[in-house]
Amino acid sequence: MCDIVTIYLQRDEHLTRHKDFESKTTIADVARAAGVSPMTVSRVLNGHGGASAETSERVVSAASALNYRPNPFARGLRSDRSRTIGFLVPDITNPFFPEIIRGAEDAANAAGYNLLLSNVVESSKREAELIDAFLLHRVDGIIVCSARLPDAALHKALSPHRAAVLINREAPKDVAGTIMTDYEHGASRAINHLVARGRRKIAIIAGPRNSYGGKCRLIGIGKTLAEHGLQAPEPIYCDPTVAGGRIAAEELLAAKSGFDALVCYNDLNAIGAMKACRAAGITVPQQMALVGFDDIPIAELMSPALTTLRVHKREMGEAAVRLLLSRIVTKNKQHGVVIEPELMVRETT
Amino acid sequence: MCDIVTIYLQRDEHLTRHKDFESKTTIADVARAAGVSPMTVSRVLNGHGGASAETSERVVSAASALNYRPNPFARGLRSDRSRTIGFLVPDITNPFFPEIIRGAEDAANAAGYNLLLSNVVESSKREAELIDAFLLHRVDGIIVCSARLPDAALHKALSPHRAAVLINREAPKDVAGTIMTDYEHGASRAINHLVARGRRKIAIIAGPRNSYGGKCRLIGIGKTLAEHGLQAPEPIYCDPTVAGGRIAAEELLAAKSGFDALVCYNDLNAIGAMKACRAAGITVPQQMALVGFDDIPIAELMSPALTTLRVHKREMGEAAVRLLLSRIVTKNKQHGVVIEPELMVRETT
DNA sequence: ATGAAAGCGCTAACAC
DNA sequence: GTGTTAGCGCTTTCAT
Repeated sequence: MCDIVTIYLQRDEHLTRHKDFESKTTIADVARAAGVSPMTVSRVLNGHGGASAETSERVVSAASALNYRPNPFARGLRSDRSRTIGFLVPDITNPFFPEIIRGAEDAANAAGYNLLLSNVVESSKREAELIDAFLLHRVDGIIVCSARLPDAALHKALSPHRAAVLINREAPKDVAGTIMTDYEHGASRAINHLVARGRRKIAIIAGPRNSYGGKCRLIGIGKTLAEHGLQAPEPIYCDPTVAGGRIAAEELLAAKSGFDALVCYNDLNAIGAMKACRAAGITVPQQMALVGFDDIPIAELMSPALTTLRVHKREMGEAAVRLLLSRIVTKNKQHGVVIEPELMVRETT
Repeated sequence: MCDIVTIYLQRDEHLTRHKDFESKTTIADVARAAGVSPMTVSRVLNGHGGASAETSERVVSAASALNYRPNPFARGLRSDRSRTIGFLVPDITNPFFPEIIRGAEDAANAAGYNLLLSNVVESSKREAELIDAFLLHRVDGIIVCSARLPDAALHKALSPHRAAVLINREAPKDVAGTIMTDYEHGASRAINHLVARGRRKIAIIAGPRNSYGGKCRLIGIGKTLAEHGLQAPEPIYCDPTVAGGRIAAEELLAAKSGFDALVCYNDLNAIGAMKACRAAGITVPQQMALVGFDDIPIAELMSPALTTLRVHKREMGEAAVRLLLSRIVTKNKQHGVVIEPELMVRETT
């Protein structure tokens, strides 16, 4: 008895487990069931028109009855299109990026595309390698977020792809579309805000030296400081992390140049700076005002809550995908979009 | 003159941009260049042996000279293997998950596999849909992180896949491999720690009702409280977010049952609870001790820094991929791994 | 409006 | 050790 039961269960499990793989229904099966040719099935299911309403009806119901799923390999082999977008971010554990990814994911799924995600993590050399690796997966296009590669190398890496969009990095129209945060303007607002709050000696933690967005921030800071008749300080560069910000702030503090405000490359840096201030017994915001960039979720949760320039992350992800898809279709005609960051005044200023 | 220059530039740009796509080098090209048959090229490049050292040499150098990249569609069409793993997480913007993903990504890349990522976001119904959607991409196996689906539905959704691994959710060996955090033991440690610190009235924020890990925590809490002769309080359920934790804590506080410690489902909940305490004028840790779970990066950055049970996220991601790959090869023989969380005592207790 | 034939690039199975 | 044949499932092209 017991044996029989066991055997029965195993059988059943086998049939269930491999159902969709064993009996892979192909387009031919659907065609047979609908009494038409495979070609007609293909046309109907791809919405390529040229089929009577009645035939379409039969095909569609046959396909769903058989639980037909077109084989993406066969489709890709013929059409050389994967319906996949390569998405490159520096580091998924930096909370700035998941929001962008979510936006991109939504837009991609809505258009029937998938995202293939990669993390750069280490060097800018790795960036080129990964852009290249997407080629191997025959992605239809790529989106690169916060590229750190020098222009020439970046353009070269991008060139074999059918379409490309950069987030927070500019490029010629024929190389890539661009979704830019207006960092220059944002930085300008940060400075205006600090000056309005009575701060006059403003120091800068500038993030990575090779960040394009970092350069934009610096330009905005310099211009606006000049407008107020204030002198731009020497920026200090560091990793875009909490640890990087802390080290940079400690260095700045040790130099005893006596500043009363600190503009940071991003929120992670600002949080590191906040730690450094606390360790040095400097009160925020009384003795030191702090402004970050990005508005990652932690910014609001810190105490004191961090004043920062909110970058519209989800919107950028969505815009990037939409732009890429349009560039895939229209041969890279569309160029780009600039999105304004929004000053979130909180407790550190 | 100007026209000629323009034309030249356009030409050049065209050639560069589409180089790898226009002149797709196939296995036949490599074969011709190496003076062998396509089959030999295939064998050499896939390391299937049976080729003289000298021939292999010629093939390899021809392939790299021509910058040959095997077409994954053709390969997949023949072999019905995609070298892709489906990875499902509830929400990539929850900082608990990116670390796991990073671990999984590393292990997958090391084995020549790619990760196809999906977010559940909404409902547990969507969870089933997405597990199903992976089928369409012909993933070789799937990893599901923190599944919320009821057992029967989960097993059904998993069954058509060739291999599956669950993270923080148990399942029969033949349904899926499992990588578990020992939440029960971890919760036990949290209670012991609080009791050792002199806390006697411990409240619980229990996270989502349908979380498997949540149930484990509750069991550990109940047992350990009983060991100390203390009574287990009624848990309060909520979303696993900052907002959810805050609302739950406010409710608890409003009930005025007079507790002096709060064990939270995760760090996000604990941070919400911390906000609620601050708003109510309750000092942490003096009047209220707080323990979270996960040890997400913010936990350490909060002030007071959060005492929490560190879950070894990256290791779990790596282990999940390794287990999945072994199950793909060995027909689901391997079962699972349990990983102990680590109590990080910080400032909230 | 529908179908037939051909072939995308690769590899499993079978020669030699 | 190496080559030949065939065909994976789909869609493009051309015919009806």
